[in-house]
Amino acid sequence: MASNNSQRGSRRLGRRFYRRGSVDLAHALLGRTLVRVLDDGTRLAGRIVEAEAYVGEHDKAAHSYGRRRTDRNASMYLDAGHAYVYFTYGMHHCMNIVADVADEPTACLIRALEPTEGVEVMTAHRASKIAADRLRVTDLCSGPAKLTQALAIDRAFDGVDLTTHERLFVEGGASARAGEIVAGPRIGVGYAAEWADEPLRFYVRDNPHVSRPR
DNA sequence: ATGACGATTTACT
DNA sequence: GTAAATCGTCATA
Repeated sequence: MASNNSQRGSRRLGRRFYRRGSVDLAHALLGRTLVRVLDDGTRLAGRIVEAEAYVGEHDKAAHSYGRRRTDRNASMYLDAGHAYVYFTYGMHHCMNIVADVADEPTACLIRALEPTEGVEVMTAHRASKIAADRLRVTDLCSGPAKLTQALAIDRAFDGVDLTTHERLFVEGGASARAGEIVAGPRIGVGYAAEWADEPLRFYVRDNPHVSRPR
């Protein structure tokens, strides 16, 4: 099935969009479209339906807790609108979008997308790990490491500027209505003591593509 | 040099 | 529900 071009009128989001705190940015990202252009020009894209905010040096769940700065997380200190892509569990990549201003290490983890373009290619990328006949559309991008696999995003994209990069960026379009955004505790940060319960995970209510529905 | 640990996903009981 | 997969990164020495 051919991908449609219904988003063709949308414009890439610029620096001004990203220049805000990570909580605000996480809200604002819901409903926007993450776009990955492959080397052959194929567009893979999905509507962001789930994101988490990591609020910086005081956040025990953040890689930048206590202003920790290493080769791995250096991208968190870049200006707003850059990508922070890291490798974890020996096999998975996760993508963040840096918020705020340079040297303020806050970011939003992109946790789920509703696929909109290039579903067949995403399926092929994902089917290398799962039997193709078991794959449903809701299995393609319903998790932070699933979506990077589906969109072929790895550490080669760590530190790229989403406001200028030709192969990875976010397009505008309608953001999610405030009334349909649900807040809850972040996933997989049980080690973060009191920060584990902060409602910094945001997702679109009843959307079947979020990592943990209902 | 070494050891412990993941901002996860998948398969299996 | 539990556990395995799998290895770069980081803290400690």
